[in-house]
Amino acid sequence: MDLTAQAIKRLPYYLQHLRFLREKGVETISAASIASALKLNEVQVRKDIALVSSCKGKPRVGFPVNNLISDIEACLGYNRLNTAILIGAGCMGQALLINTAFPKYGLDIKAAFDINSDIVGSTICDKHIYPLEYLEEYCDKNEIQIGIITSPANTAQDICDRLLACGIKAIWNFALLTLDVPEDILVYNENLVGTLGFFSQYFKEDNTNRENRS
Amino acid sequence: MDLTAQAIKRLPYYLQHLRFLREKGVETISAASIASALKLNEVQVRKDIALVSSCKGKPRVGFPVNNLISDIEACLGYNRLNTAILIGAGCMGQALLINTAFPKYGLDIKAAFDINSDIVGSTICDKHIYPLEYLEEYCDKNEIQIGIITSPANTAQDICDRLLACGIKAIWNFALLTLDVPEDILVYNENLVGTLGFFSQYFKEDNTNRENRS
DNA sequence: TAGATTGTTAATCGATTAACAATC
DNA sequence: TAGATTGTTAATCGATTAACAATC
Repeated sequence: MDLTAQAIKRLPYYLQHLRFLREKGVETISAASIASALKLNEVQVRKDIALVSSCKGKPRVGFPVNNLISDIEACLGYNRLNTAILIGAGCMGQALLINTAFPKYGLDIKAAFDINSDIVGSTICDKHIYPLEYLEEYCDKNEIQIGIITSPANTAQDICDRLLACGIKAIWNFALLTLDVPEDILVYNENLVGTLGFFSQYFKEDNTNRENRS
Repeated sequence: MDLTAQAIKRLPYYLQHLRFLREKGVETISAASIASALKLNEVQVRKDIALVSSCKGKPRVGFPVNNLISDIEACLGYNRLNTAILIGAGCMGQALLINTAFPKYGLDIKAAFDINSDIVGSTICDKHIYPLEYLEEYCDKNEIQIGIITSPANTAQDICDRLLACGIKAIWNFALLTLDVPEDILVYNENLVGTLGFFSQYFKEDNTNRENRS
C-alpha cells in the first residue's frame, strides 16, 4: 500500500463524483471517464483506484460504482469517527467548531479550550469551551485522538507539548510554525491563508502565466 | 521568476518566523538557521529567498531580516487587498465570513450570497448576505476580483459560470468538484476535509509508517 | 587570512504520464 | 472475434537535495 499524500487528497473528489454517478443510476464506470470529469490523467486514476479498491476493474466494463464508493469511504475513514479537541477558539477555531459537516468526514470535535474568559464557558454548536487549565483533566477523562491547534503561533509549541503529554498522537496544526514533535507523532500543517498568495500573484500587474492550481 | 505552488505555501511560514526574529531584535539571519527552525532543506530556503528577495545575502552574515519581511509581504500581497464575494453561506461559508484575519493576508470578503431565506438579509461579521438573484447586479456595481464558492458541489458549476459571466477572473473553490473554466481563469481548489483522510489512515489498526505531513 | 555562508550547477528522488501487453 | 479498457512497466518531468566554487 502506497497511498501518497497527493492521492489521499484526490480521493474526496473521486468520492463526490462517484456518488453523483450513483444518483444518476450509473452502475459501472471507466477510469477514463472519471479522469475526464476530474481533469486528471487516466493512468493516475487507475493507480489511485488500485490502491484503495477491493475489486479489480473489468476490461470493456470498468469498475462497479458502488464498490468504489464504499472502498473510498472505508479508506478515508468516513464510516468511523476520530475524536478531537480544539485549542484556541478564535476566529479560525470557531470556523472549525461551526462546521457541522466534519462528522460526515470522520472527525468528531468534542470540545474546545481557550484562555479568553469572554468565551470560556460558552458553547459553539454544542461544543463547550473550557479554560485551558482544564486540558489535562479533560484528556484524562476522555479518549481523544487528535489535537487541533488554532491558537496564535507563539503559544502553539507549548500547547502541542501539553497535548502530547496528554497522550494525543496526532496534531492538526493551523498555526504558522513548524512544531517540534517526536517522529511517531503525526502533524498535519494546514495553511489556509497560504492559498491567498496565489491570488495575489495572479492579480499582480502583468499576470501572464495564468493557470489552474490545486 | 519561478515561484512554484509549493514555494508560495512555504512563504507564510518564513514570514511568521522572521517576524518572530525581528521581535527578538535579530537583524540578520542565515538560510541555515531558517531551515533548521522550519525543518526545511537549507538550499531550498536559499532558493525560495532568491525568488522573492530584493537584496542578496552576504556570506558570513546572511540576510537582513527586515528586508526579507517586507519582500515576502509584498510578494504575498499582504500590503494590498483583493476583493471577493462568497457564494453559499452554509457552515463552510460562515467559517470564512467570521475569519477576521483575512484582510491581514490580502483578502477582503465584501459580501455573501445564498438561496436560504432564513439567512438572506442577515449579516455575519459585518458581511451582508444577499439573495443569489442579486449576484449579477451586485457585481455590476462593485469591483470584485475573486469568487469564493462554498456551495454544495451540485450547484458549484452553475455558480462558477455566473461568476465568470460577471467578469470575475479567480475562483477559490471549496466544493469537491473540478470546475470547468477557460484557461485564463485561476481556480484554486481547497480541500479541507481531504486532510482528515490522513488522520483516518494514521489511526487505522496497524499504523506502522507514522510521519509528519504537510 | 580563514571560514562561514552564499548562489549555482549537477544529482537524486518521487510523482506523473506514456507505452503496451493482457483480457473480458 | 474485435476492441475497449484494464494493469504494469518504462520514460518523463519537476521538485528537492547534494556538491562545490565564489565571496565577504
